[in-house]
Order: sequence, then C-alpha cells, then structure tokens
Amino acid sequence: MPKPMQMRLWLFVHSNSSPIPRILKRSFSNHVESTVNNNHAPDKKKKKNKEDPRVVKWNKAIAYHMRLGHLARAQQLFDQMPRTTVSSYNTMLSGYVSNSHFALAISLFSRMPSRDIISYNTMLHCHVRSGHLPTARHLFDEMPVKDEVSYNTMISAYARHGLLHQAKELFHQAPVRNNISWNGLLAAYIHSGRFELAKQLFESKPNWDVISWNSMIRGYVQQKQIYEAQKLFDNMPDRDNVSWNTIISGFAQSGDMTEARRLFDIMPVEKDVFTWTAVVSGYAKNGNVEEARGMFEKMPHKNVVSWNAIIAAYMQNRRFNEARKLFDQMPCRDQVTWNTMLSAYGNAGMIEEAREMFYEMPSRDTVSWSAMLAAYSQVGLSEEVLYMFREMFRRGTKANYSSYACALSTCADMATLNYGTQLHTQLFKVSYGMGCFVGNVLLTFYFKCGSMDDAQKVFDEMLEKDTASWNTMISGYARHGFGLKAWEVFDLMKQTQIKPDDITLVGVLSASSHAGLVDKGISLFYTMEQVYDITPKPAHYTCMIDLLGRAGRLKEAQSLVKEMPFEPEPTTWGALLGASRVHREPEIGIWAAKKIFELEPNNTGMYVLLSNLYASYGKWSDVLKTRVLMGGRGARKVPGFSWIEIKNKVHVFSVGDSAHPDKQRIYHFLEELDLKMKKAGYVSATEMVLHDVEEEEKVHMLRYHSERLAVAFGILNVPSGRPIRIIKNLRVCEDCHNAIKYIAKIENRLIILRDSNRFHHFSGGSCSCGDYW
DNA sequence: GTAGGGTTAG
Repeated sequence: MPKPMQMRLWLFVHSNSSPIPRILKRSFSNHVESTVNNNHAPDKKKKKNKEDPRVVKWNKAIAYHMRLGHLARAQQLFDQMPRTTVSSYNTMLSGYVSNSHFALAISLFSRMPSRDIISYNTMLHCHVRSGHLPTARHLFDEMPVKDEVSYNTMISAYARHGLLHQAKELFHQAPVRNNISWNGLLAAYIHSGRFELAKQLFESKPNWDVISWNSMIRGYVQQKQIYEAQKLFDNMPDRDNVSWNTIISGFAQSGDMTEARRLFDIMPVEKDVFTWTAVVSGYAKNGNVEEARGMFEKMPHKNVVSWNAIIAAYMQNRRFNEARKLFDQMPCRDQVTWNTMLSAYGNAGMIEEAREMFYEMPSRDTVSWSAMLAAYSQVGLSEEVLYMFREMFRRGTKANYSSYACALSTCADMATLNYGTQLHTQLFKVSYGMGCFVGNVLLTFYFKCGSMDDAQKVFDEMLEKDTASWNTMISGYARHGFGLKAWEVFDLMKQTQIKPDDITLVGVLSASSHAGLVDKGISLFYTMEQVYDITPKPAHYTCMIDLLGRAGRLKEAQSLVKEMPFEPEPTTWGALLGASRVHREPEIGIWAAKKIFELEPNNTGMYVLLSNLYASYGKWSDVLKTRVLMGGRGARKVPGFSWIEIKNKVHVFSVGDSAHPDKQRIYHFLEELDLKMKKAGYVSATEMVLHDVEEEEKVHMLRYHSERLAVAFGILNVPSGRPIRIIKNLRVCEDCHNAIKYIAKIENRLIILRDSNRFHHFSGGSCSCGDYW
C-alpha cells in the first residue's frame, strides 16, 4: 500500500488532462520518481535550501512591502528582480490576496511561467477569500496535485459558508488530515447550525487545541447559550486573546454589558482592537451610545472596523446627524462604512438618504446592492426592487443569497410566482449546493406565495436544515391554516438534533390556534419552560390569547392578558379585539381597542377594526365616531368609503363619515358613484350618506351581496381566518379578476390568483359571477 | 499556501 503522499503524486503524473505546463510536469515527474524510489516523503527543508539566497532576499523584501500594503513598491521590486522563480511569483500572489487585490492575483496567476502547489493553493485561497466558492472548487478539481493545505482550504471555506455537506465530503476524501482539517469540520458543524453534532465531535476527541476550544465557545454564543459558553471558557486548559475576545463579545451580544465589561477589565492578556470593538458594539446594541462613544475614545489603536462600529452605534440608535459627522471625520472609509450608512438609512425608511449614499459611494459590492434592495423593499417600492435587482446583474455585481432573498420576497409580495420560480432556477445555476440560507429563502418565498407543495419539495431536497428552516416550515403551515401539518413538522423536528427555539414555539402555538388544537396549544404553553427551557415571551402570550379567543374562551383570554408579566403589545390587544368581534363580545373588544389607541394613537388599521366591530353590532353612531377619530388617516381611495366595482356594478361595503372634513372630495366622489349605482339599480350613494345612520341597514345588505360573490370565489371565510389565500386554476372573467384584487386590498388580505386564466384567454367558459363567454 | 475573535445587507 503506497503512502498517501505518493499516491497523490502518482495520480498527478498519470493524469492526461492535467493543465500543468510541460516543464513543470517534467520536474514533478522526476521528483516523483526519486520520491518513490527512496520511499520517503519530500524533505521541505532540503527544497528550501535549494533556493538561490539572492532570490530569497528579494522575496523577503517584496513580502515586507506587501505586509505593509505598499503594493506599488512590491511590484517595483518584483519588476527589478534580476531573476524570478516560482517562489517570487508566489510571494507576489499571496501579497495580492492578503491585500484583497483579487483581480491582480488572478491576472498574475494566469501569466505565471510555471506553477507549483503553493501557487495553486494561494489561488484557491484567493477565490475563497473573494467569496467565489464555485470558482475555488473548479480550480480544486482541476489542480494537478493536491495536498492537505488544498483540502483544508476548501473544507474551511465550505465550513464558513455553512455548507456542511460539502465540507464533510472533502474531509472524508482527504488523504491526510491534520488539526486544521479537524477544526474545519468542527467549524462546519457550528456554522451550519448543527451544534449538537459539533458538541459530540468535540467530546469524542480529547486532544483539541485552543482554536477548537475557541470555536466551541463561539458556537455556544451563536446558540445564545452564553452561560454554557462561559463554563467552557472557565474549563479550557489555556486561553489566548481570541478566547477572551470571544467570551467578551458573547456577553456583549447577549446584552449583558455588566459581565462583558467585568471580563474586559480583568482580562490578563493584552486587549487588541477586536476586544475594544466588541465592547463598543455591545454598548451600541444596548442603546448605550454614550458609553460606546467613551470606549471608542479610549481605544488606543483604532482601525476602520472600530470606526465602522461607532458609526453603526449612532446609526442603530437613530442619531443620524452625529453618525454623519463621524462619517465625515473618518480618516479613511471602506466598503463597510458606506454600507453601514446606507443600510441604516434604509432600515429607518429614509429612502432619499439611502439613495444618496448608494449613488455617492465610490464602489458598490453585493452588500450595497442588497441594502439598497432592502431599503426599497422596506418602503414597498416593489417595482424598484426588481428593477435594481436586474440592474445589479447588468452592472456586473454578483448577486448573493441576500439579494436573491430580497428579490424573492418582493416576488412574494407582488404575487409574481413566475418570476420567483425563474429566480429559483437561476439560483440553482449559480449556487454550489443547497445551503441553509438559500433553502430558507426559497421556503419563505414559496410559503409567501402559498405554494406549500413547492415549499415542502425544497425542504425535502435541502441537504442541511437549521433552526430557521424548521421554523419557516412550521410557521408557514401555521399561517396558511394547516395546523396539523405544522405539528407534524414540529414532531419531526424533535426527532432531529436541532433544538426548538422561541420562534419555533410561536409557530407551533399559532398553528394550534388556527387548527383549533386548543388543548395541545395550552399544554405546550404551560410546559414550554420545563420541556424546552424557553420562557414565554410576549409573542407566545399573543398566540395564547389568539388561541383562546378563537376558541371562544374570551374570559380566559382576558384574564391571561391581565396575568401577563409584561405590558401587552398592540398585537396582543389586536388578537383579543379580533376574537371579540367574531364571538360577539363587544365590551372586551372595545376595552382592547382603547388599549391599542393608548399605545399607538396612529394605528389606522385598528380604527378600521374597531369601526368594523361596531358595525357588526349595528352600532352605527359609534362607527361614525370612530371614523371621525380616524380623520384623514384612512388608507382608502376616498376617505370613509369601502367599495368595489364588479362588472360595472358598484358594491358599497360601508359608508361612514359624512362628518369627514374633506367634504368637497367626498361629494365629487359621490356624484360619480351615484351615477354608477343608479345605473346598476341600487339606492343612490348620496342618499345613503345623508341618511347614513338610518340607511346603514341597506349598506349592510349591499355588503352582504358583494360578500356572497366573494364567498363564491372562496375568498372570505378563509379557514385560518388569516389574510393569505391562494386560489389556483381559477377561471375568472376580467372584471371579477380585478374585483378580487380589490377585495383583497379592502379586506387587507393577500390573495394570490395562481395560474388563473383571464377571460380573454378562453373561448367558451363561465365565471363564478354567472357571466359566460 | 490552510483553522478560531470585532463592523454592514438577509
């Protein structure tokens, strides 16, 4: 049995497809011969000694300038060299890569007269660092010879991207494994969310080095198990500065700044820029900008990253002017600086400022484009999102999963399943396997579009699933009213190594509520702390109130609200309000509505809910009062009216506030409406407004009429009672198609007509409204 | 020439 090293070289020599230059091939060949004959591995030291000392001297000088980032000087030296060897090229190559000049590295690599394994490994590292894993893999596959460095480079690259499957595959394929390979595998488990497996691996091998201990601490931090992380930190055999930085940033990220600060003050190793920056960003995340600023001032050596952290601190806490001042003062800005500003403006909905940043920034990377996409998406500019997404490709920026995520979620919002599916296909072309992130994006998309089958298919095909994948499935099914299915997924999840988190339980509780699984839901809620070690949060209470409310147990829901250990959120009150409307408990509903207005005086949606609540009891004067309170804040086309037009007939949902200040506008609308209504044989709209309180009965009748149409299409009476409804393969006439869309808008539902056929696409057929063609 | 820690998008 040949030794692994010899085996690899043998493979290389006998490979006909090897792209390696002939000269190099010959020298390799000789080398192999001698190695095989002598039956021992090549001696690296001997090889090093062969290098011309003058060349070594030049190389050292080049490397020195590269380390300092003096690229031009390094280049000059390289050009002046009396004799260049592969090692000089390699020095240049690795200098370019460590200075992130990937294009220069690629160009140099292509011009090299000969290449050795180090050139190939450096190039591999180059592609990995620039984030082009498919290119790296391609090179890896084509490499004439691979050693453990090549394998390790790929393993840890896959690990960092959460691609456990690929990392594991190469780990097992690797002919030789060292500590770095094992650490790579460990990192792969951690980054793909398979922390239980990471723990098992870590426990099974006793001789781990400090790097793996640090990875495990980081893993616990990522799992939000900070006290476990601390236990590990306390027990580890020796701690270096990275260990300290990891645990400090762990406490900082988990919001425990007291402990983070205590560790910071007692740490026995020297604090570096990582330590300081972790603390600055920790204070920022806690909203303590002053303290963050104080630490920033004290920081002995600031770099761009620390500047970025302080700018993010101000931006995250909405202190835009101060952030802007710092931004202007900064000694030098990098891509992240610009992106930080851009994305923070985007998050705040300050679209103009975001746009300004985007167009002013010297260069744009994927994050910049993604942030801009997110900014547009946030303010609902769906068309802009898709335009920018295409523009991004046109400008040659590679889209990543974030950009796809944004585009896909916009597709979901616009209910453009076709374009989204197209993106799905595209994603497959560019991707290097179904990682968690891409899978989760697709799951979200298909659920948003209501294509449960497609979502399930993606889920089944996913090689790696993390907590988010399971959560998306559970809450996806829950949202669409498939409570049993959601429970099924939850039961499956419990059989895996992945632990449910608080979001999982929110999904399961809401599934229970929509499927009427009241007892299951209640028992989960009261045992979640013991079984899953998760303390109920406001969202869990909201689910419970929704669950009890839907089941008609309003009194219990009411007392649970009172028992809550924290102030109920507007959505909690909303759940109670909705239930009280369905189960005719106006007192509770009004109580809830009042609470909502205290919390959110401008919540127009709640005004509408309240006025609907009154309307369903025939309390028309209260409807009116509520509408008056709403003022001009209603999002309707004409304030005070909800109406749809179906086949030239106007259906009025409600006519409310004749007391609305914008009388001119209302009367103008009424004139138009009048004509249409009279033509359709209905009572005049003007009449209704003038006698609105008395005539509301008639309005109610009209509402009922139009609702009947809606029921025919299956739009109302959605089993889940939730605002998403998918109608597949509907044969519908043009007018009704529009009407359905309009109902969706009025009723604040997302209705998706999937694969529906419009009137003109057919010859011979009939629509549910009675029309035929 | 390969592994762990701090800042930005999702």
